[in-house]
Amino acid sequence: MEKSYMKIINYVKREILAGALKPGDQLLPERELAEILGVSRNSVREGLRTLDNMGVIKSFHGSGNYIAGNFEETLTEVMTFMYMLKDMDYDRITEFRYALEWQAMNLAVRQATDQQRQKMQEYYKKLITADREETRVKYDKAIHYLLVQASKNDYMISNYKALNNIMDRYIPTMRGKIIEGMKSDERLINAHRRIVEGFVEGNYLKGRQGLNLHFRYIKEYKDYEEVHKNGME
Amino acid sequence: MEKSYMKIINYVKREILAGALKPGDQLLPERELAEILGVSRNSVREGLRTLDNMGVIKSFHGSGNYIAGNFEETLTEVMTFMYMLKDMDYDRITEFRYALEWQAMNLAVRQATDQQRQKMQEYYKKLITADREETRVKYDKAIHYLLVQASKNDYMISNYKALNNIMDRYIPTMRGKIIEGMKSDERLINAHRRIVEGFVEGNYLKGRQGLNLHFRYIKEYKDYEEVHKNGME
DNA sequence: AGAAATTTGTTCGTATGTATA
DNA sequence: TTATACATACGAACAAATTTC
Repeated sequence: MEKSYMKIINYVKREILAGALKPGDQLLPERELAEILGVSRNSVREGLRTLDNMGVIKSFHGSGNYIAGNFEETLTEVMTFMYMLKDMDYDRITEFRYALEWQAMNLAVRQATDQQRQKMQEYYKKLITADREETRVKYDKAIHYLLVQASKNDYMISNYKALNNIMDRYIPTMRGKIIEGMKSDERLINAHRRIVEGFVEGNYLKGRQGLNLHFRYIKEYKDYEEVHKNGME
Repeated sequence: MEKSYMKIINYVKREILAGALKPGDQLLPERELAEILGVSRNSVREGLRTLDNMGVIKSFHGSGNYIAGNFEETLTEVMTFMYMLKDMDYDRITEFRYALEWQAMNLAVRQATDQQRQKMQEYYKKLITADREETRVKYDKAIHYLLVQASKNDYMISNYKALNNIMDRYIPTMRGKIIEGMKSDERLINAHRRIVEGFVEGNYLKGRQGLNLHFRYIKEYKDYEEVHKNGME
């Protein structure tokens, strides 16, 4: 027997697939849903709460429930629990990020708008002229994020955001440390230059080479740091 | 003001981070949680239902709520709604899959066990000797999935599974069509051969080349099909 | 094997805060 | 401002499944 609170979830799924519900649409009131589906309001609410936390709907006190579609937070939540429960770590996140950025580069060189290419160059200038760690981290993030955004693939974009969110929440100093440790390192600047130039010029080979160098350097640096730290203990 | 059902979610998150809750552990009874957190049992249940649907816990009628950690279903659910609500399509899924397989190849060549390499060769033999569409689809899937599994990155594995699930549920004939349309095409066989050999030999360049060919061919084939279909209308 | 206790599943009734016309 | 519609939240009760003794 289908659990009661699943009825509301399947109902919404059916309505969306049938085209009867689109983003922005308001759902029927909880009481009506309860009547239609033959379950209690509490069961309806349990189902709606799940949909809310999945990002499918947004509930507004006193107003109603509306079809939303912001899944980034949901992915962040899910992956956060994966991070906490499944021995995920910085290396796994970085591997995943590299996969997404690599493919984003392939797609971006063909799809990026002039505005995006221009912005990419701005970010790069600000990165290399920055005189504070915060600023460097900010524009480093901006460059990588813009790259992924230009892929125009919402699956990939949402997942990338989720990975970034986890890093910011649980290992916030890692990025800064690495960037600081390499600020005088010409190699990382060089890697970023290739990423940006590849993106701007539509040269995916150059861009991918930049990414390759970038992720290799931060891995080398992190491994060195870990050995160094272990050696101190 | 924090919504009531969020209290239980944050409570579980805290307990997990503190190490007090691990996979398999049983949560306190709903009534006790309600008392501890100062909310009603209904609110506790709304929060638990969300955690359940996120894959964090599993509820068993008459027994209790237990920390679980199966996030693949959740990711499938979330991405299914993305598929339905955000104009996602086969091409986006394929782009994402390629990203994951590409990185999986990089990691697998170093990490794959002998058993996995052996299995990979078995699957390949069965793929090229298969005489039914079903069988070909089955071993095609097995090869690609084994590759991703060998990455040992649960983020990537769970996401890959989710993408596969969506394809199976909503565009189940697509894979079969492509494979059938190319069964006599030596190029696809050749691509798979390189993927398998690269994986088995630990040669990531060869493996990546195989993936490149593979994804290029299925895109070419699909684009041709679409033009063909449009021409018929 | 069976009965009692425990726990989740589900429902109803009620009160309250919020948004909208 | 008032009235109405709606979500939020609580408490009590019983059903159903499981565990325990």
